[in-house]
Amino acid sequence: MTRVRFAPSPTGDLHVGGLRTALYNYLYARKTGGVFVLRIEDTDRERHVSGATDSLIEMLGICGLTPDEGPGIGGDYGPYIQSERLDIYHEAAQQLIDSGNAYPCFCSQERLDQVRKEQQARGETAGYDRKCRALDKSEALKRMESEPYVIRLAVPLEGEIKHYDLVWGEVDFPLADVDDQVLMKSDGFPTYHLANVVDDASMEITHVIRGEEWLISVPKHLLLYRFLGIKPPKFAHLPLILNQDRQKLSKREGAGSVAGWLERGILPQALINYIAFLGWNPGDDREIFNLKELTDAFQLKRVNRSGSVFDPTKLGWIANEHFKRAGTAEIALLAKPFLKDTEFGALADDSLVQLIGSVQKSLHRLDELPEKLKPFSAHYPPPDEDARQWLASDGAKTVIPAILDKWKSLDEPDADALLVVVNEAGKAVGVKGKDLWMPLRVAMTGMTAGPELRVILAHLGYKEAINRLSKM
RNA sequence: GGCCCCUUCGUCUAGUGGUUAGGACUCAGGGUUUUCGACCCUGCAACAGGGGUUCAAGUCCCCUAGGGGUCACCA
Repeated sequence: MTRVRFAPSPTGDLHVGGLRTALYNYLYARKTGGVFVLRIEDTDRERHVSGATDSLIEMLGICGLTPDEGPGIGGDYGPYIQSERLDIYHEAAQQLIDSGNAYPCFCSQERLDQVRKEQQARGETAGYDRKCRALDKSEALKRMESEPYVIRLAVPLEGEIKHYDLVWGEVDFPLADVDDQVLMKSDGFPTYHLANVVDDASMEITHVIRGEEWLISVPKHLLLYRFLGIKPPKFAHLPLILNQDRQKLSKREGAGSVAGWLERGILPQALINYIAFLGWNPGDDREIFNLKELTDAFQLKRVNRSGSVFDPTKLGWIANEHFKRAGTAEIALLAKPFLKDTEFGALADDSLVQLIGSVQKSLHRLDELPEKLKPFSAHYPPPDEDARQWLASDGAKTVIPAILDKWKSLDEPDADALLVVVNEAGKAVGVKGKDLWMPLRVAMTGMTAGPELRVILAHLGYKEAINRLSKM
């Protein structure tokens, strides 16, 4: 049984990189018939943002990546929030001290800073100078009762750690380069490294799928597994998602915020689809996938090693493809919040569906709707430059009266009937194509672009159509 | 700077020794259309550079360059 986990820290909103990590974990779990666990890594009390956990869970849910186990969900391996598991980490830390693989360190922050500064001045790799590692053990144990301390990993001074990564292949790390990592902070909370290893072990995680920024800490983690006498899981590190400047995409950047995209009305399945392709591809030419299809196609071995730039334009294209495939009624439902403060907010459902149907195939985001629906406005807008030119043309001056004349002769016609006589009017005055239809479009909407006239006329109604044409 | 990693069109990528280096987005041109989308067609555009190995290299090796990650009592 494969068990994977997504282990974010609740320091803010879910970002795009995190969502992709969650997605690959989810896909791998579903693909292998395994379990997808959510674990909250809230060991940093300073950066903790209240409410972040709930919003993380909500975002995952919206995107369809609902965990099988996790906080508020349940499971046999809980609790799934690290701050509720402190005892377990202390026990592990004690075990490491007992076996001589970890030691207390009493160095002050000031001394650490000083050491680091000197090392950097000398051009050396910055790292702890292991002063407290030389302390007599019984003396150190005694000092722990009265002094503040951290617990550090006693990294072997030589040798190397061999690592086979599911994505990166063979990567080996000389132990001489590995720092005596802090495992327990002076506030009694574990650092990521300890908590992560202990939890992955106790939650029986079989595959750790996480961002490339963790690759460099693999030797520390592997050492921890060894010292704790636990068989390590398999690791797969994912290439970074980059911004346009090719730097690690951060959540502070607009494009990096999952909530930001959702708020702008990108369909969650579209975001998921796009993000799946950042660092992975199915090996054929298909590009539009839903979650189920991604699950079927996903393979860890097709994940890349190089970082990929997040391209909002391509996301837009994928989003549009999803809108074209979605049901109009479904889109109309999702559109309501985006139309709430517009004149379209009060529209009856079937009318709204009709309107949205006319712009659906050009939609990228729901927040484009107020603009795209403008041609349907009950208020005739001031015509723009192009529109005025059409109205002022000689063609318009003959075409519009001719159409008006025909329209007036009709008795409560529907949109199709109105359209039929437009053609007749055109024939009568010898005008067709764009010269015939554009003056009419401008007269109806004040704009030179928009959805098809049939829907616009249907929405306006006979009276208003006549009214607008008369004013030209 | 040390260590680790990466490098095919502007972007996402296919490619596992023999290809006219393929696809997608973007962009440009054309077609279609009752305008704009959408749709269809065409086009522009890449193996970072240099050495090897080989009959043959985008594919293997080395070097250089560029880029990134990491060097916290943050994750």
